[in-house]
Amino acid sequence: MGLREPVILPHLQDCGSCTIRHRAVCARCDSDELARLEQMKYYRSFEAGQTVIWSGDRMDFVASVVSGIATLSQTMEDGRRQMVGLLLPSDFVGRPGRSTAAYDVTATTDLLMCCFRKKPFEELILSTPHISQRLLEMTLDELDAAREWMLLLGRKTAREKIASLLAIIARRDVSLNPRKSGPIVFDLPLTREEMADYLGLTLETVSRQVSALKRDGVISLEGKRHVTVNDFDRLLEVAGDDSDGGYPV
Amino acid sequence: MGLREPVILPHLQDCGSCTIRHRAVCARCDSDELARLEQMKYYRSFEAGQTVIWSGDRMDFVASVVSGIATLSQTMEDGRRQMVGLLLPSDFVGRPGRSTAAYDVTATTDLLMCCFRKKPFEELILSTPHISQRLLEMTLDELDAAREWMLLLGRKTAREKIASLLAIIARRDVSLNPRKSGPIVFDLPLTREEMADYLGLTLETVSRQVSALKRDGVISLEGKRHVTVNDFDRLLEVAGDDSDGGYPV
DNA sequence: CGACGTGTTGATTCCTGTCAATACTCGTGG
DNA sequence: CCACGAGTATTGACAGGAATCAACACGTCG
Repeated sequence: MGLREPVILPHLQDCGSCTIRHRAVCARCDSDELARLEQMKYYRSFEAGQTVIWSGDRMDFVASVVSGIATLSQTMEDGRRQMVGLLLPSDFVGRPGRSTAAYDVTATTDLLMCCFRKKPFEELILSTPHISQRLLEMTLDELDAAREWMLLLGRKTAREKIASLLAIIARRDVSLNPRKSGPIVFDLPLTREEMADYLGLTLETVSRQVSALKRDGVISLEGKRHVTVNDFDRLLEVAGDDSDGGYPV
Repeated sequence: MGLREPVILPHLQDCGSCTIRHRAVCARCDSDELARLEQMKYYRSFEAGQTVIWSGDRMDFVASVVSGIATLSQTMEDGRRQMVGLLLPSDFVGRPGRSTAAYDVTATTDLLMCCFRKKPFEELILSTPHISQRLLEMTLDELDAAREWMLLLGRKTAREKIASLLAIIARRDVSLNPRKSGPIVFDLPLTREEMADYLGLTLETVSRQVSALKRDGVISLEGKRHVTVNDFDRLLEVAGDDSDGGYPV
């Protein structure tokens, strides 16, 4: 695990051709606003496993995830860790008006982030409602997700937790690669330990419950990470969720 | 528990003399903006125990809590319930751009809310950065609180959960009635069951752990609700929090 | 090959949930 | 005035689910 320095890249691409252009914090910006964002942006890339920033560290940028997956987590003094957010492409990191990181941010996969220097970004959003409105919308979505996760952490059994996580990943996968139908297949982006940190479990319990879901035919496994969901409704049922596939927008 | 209709009140007071004027969503508004808010506002009051709105119901207003305490909670089909937010005076309820309630909202104490008709409010925030900026700030605070709660729900023991809740209530109490020093004294605004719903526990476990904290001298009790915290640092230690009273702003 | 990271499985412990009995407080009504 | 019931809270006995401790399997990389 050679902890190389993160790579800082100059202008990789212009905003117009950016893959997250229509979903990120800049989604509503017009070309003039984009031009101003271009002036304060730079790219950083991290390898899987690298720490982007530690909780409490000075943080003089905010950023969007361009590609890859990162996690937000909190750690108690004795080492207990709880993941409090999963950052997917287009998700936003950092808080305007705050100078230090509130959470540990870790690259789970190789990660590319589009960073904005904080000071100019803060000034820009004061004069650019398109950005603050989009940021508000994204923050409200995150708050909803956090609250749904609170229900999972506080009230669901280990089996339900695992099923819920698989359902969330499966859903995201379907929305990215619209499926012709048939079983949903994907690779788990998280290790058993990361799943445990996310779900408020131990890695042993995660492993056991994944095996149990496989044994019960809810999922199939090839290798440790490649998952096939044969019956999505069955999975939702096991997750304890409303089975009416609909979820709030 | 006579479930009377909530009382809808005409203009109770003008914004200028409102007790939450400087902390609520309207905190940054100038007199012109306040005047526009006045036109779309009305007050509603609820008795302790009343439901403000059920998850899924149509919700054609957003609101600020003026006085009293309300809770946000989610319920699974089999009845398991998790509280996902506590609404104190100046806190905001509802989401611009969403037509139905995402959570059950319940008045824990007698409650007074300052409601804004949603449609005009949505239009107003598009043209009033002062409001959307303040709303963003408040939403980010809520997100931080939700994430702190995720750590509690996922990783803390029952004893730590109780101590954490008491610490939060004690802190709020101190900030409202700055203490001359000496022990912190307050009344619990929640029943044991509500505490359990908040903490992801059963009411029996809550009762047992409260008794244990009392037995161990961390707190004293008079009656069921009146709590004395003799040593706040000790309480924080039991809560598993950093003992350096500082918490992020 | 051997070390290391990752994952699985088993044995056991123990914390919390579940079920149940009992107090206490507060209205209501005979 | 007291009986009664409802709501709230405490406590005990017991069961069960997840954590803990431990051994082992698998794949990769030097």
